Amino acid sequence: MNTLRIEYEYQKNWLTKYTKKVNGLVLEIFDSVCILLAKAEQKHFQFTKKMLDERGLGITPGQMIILYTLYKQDGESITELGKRCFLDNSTLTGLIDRLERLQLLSRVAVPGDRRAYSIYLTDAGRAIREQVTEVMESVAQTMLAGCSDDEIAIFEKVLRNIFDKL
Amino acid sequence: MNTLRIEYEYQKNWLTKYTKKVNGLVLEIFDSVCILLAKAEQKHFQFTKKMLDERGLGITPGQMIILYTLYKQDGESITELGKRCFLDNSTLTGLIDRLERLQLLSRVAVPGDRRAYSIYLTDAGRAIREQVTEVMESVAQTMLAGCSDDEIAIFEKVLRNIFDKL
DNA sequence: TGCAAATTATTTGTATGCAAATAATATTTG
DNA sequence: CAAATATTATTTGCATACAAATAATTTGCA
Repeated sequence: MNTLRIEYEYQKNWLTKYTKKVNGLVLEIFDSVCILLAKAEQKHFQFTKKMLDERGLGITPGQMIILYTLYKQDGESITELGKRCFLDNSTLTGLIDRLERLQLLSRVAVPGDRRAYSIYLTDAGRAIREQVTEVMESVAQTMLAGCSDDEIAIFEKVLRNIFDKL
Repeated sequence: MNTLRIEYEYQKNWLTKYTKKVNGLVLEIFDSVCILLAKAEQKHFQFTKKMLDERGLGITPGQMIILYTLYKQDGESITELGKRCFLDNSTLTGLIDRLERLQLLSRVAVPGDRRAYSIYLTDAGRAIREQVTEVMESVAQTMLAGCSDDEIAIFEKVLRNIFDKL
């Protein structure tokens, strides 16, 4: 008896609705929506890193988000920037260090407050805007290929709900 | 003219369907579904960490996933475990170190292959199974509160699609 | 059999992320 | 005005993650 039997069992509880079973045993961890969310984002992060690399942009996914936030509005303090991209100051220090080293942004002293800096995009930072957004567009298209507009709308709604509820 | 005007504009492109505008400017970065996914997971991770902490389980979200994977099946090699929880060996080394230090699992030498270890849950590791799954259930319920069964089913389907496509 | 290639796990280096502690500067309050 | 408090950014420590390099061992092939 060395058969491989694969079933999908309907779940009534908090587990994802259809659970994969191999020879009667659930081995796959995606029966938890928590793990499914974490692993989808893990793949998404790695894929974005690869795309940025292939495009030769020389930036990482985290740096991309900072740039995207600055494209909406730059010249704010590190704390204000952190509020818009939902990152702690201690995380931003390193990210801004690396982006400054790449000469994509610069810390500018704030007149009247010697503790603070304003973060401004440089010309080089502004110059890669189209390429950065193109990568994000491309990643979104790839990962959502095969999903209908309605499904995508619901997906976004649930993500937004998760962000707001937690 | 110092009014605060907030609108939501319908988008036809790759951006999320409804985009928040403040005085005509899009400042919010959630008009990108990529960022929305990343930030929802970021919140999810932090919330899970907090829950595990409050429950006094003494483990982290990453360790929780390893335990969940082992509850499905233990006694496998590190490489095999990594395939089921989608983690690199180099990531697992540290996670397993910490879980072994907590005496929740143990590395057992494999007879016939002196390179490999089998990873087994300890009694203590098995003892917290209910509490670990309860935390995951609780996180899922909190983050999906207010979503219908249909919406959740679609959400899971899209996450699965993302994982498979990337 | 003996050497090349593959496998297994670890180490090192880099990039997120947060918490807590720190240092410098501003603000508030008595 | 001076001391207490708050704010701003950084540093340090810890926890994920992967890539690339390493070490030990096993497998495959000639």
